[in-house]
Amino acid sequence: MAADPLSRVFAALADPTRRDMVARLAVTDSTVGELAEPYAVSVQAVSKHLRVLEDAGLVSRSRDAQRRPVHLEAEVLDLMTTWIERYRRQAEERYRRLDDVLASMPDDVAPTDVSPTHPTDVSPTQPTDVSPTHPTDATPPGGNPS
Amino acid sequence: MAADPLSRVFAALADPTRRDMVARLAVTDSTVGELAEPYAVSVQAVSKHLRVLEDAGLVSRSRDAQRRPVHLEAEVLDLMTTWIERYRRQAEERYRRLDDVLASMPDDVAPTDVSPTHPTDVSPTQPTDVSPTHPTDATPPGGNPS
DNA sequence: ACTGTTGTCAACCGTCTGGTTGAGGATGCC
DNA sequence: GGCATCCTCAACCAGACGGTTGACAACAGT
Repeated sequence: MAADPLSRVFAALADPTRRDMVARLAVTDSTVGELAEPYAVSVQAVSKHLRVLEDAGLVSRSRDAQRRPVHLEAEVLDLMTTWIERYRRQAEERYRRLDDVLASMPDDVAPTDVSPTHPTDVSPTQPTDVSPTHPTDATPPGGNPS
Repeated sequence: MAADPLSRVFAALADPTRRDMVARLAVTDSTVGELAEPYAVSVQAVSKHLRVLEDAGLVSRSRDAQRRPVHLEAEVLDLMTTWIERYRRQAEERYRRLDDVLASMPDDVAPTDVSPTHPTDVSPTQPTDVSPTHPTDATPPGGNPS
């Protein structure tokens, strides 16, 4: 199990069954048994998948007698969206600038990669989240998984 | 290696080193050696990571003599964003409706989960992407990885 | 109390993953 | 040509992962 929250969340959604369960939980809370029903795997396997989702903070489990209603903690998805959008925007701005440079110059000169002209405070030129001691990623806002 | 594109992309970003490389590539294209430099792992390990990113469609590698400039295919990130936003919005609408119901009723009646009152065409009540034969997820728009 | 339902834990298994070392090809410089 | 630089491939390894079966606890109905 990866230690940092972002890795946990991405890893949790790397499995199609888990992704499908998240999609269904977006529609309505469900018990473990209900979640397991459409899949050709055992309930134990589904319980295991839910453990992964819970440890990633993506779902929470409550009790209703012997049933375990599962609830999607949708705001945890923001963790990923924030990360993705941050770097996607950055890259696309750069590519747009490269397109502009290409459009404004003769055909026989090829420019090199257009880097930012001044370092920004989001520049990840130093590794930011591969520190082996403690990752600097934000904790999931959904609360403490287990 | 997972077969479907979404699983590949999520899995690719589940590793902090790979995530960091993507973040750095958002700023500027880099060679394998440049990407490897800040990490306490071998160049071979980094090359392997890049293979994963390439197979997920997130990066492309070109040739410049013996160097291998690596380019981020940022639009592939949209694959994940699209998926995430779809279900996050759905869930949050549901929770908002539940909050409204709670606000409009006496304190001694607890409602059950608020499901959509009519099925929508995005309802994932049937498994959509765990079909063992062929996943229905979209192919990465960044082109064919390898 | 007995039986059925629901779900988790433990152990096991085959496969995958993130790292390693060793080898070697492509390219550039002297 | 010899040497340096850059990078990939292959094989190996320990640990992780997605599945299984068996066992069992909590709960509900008769």
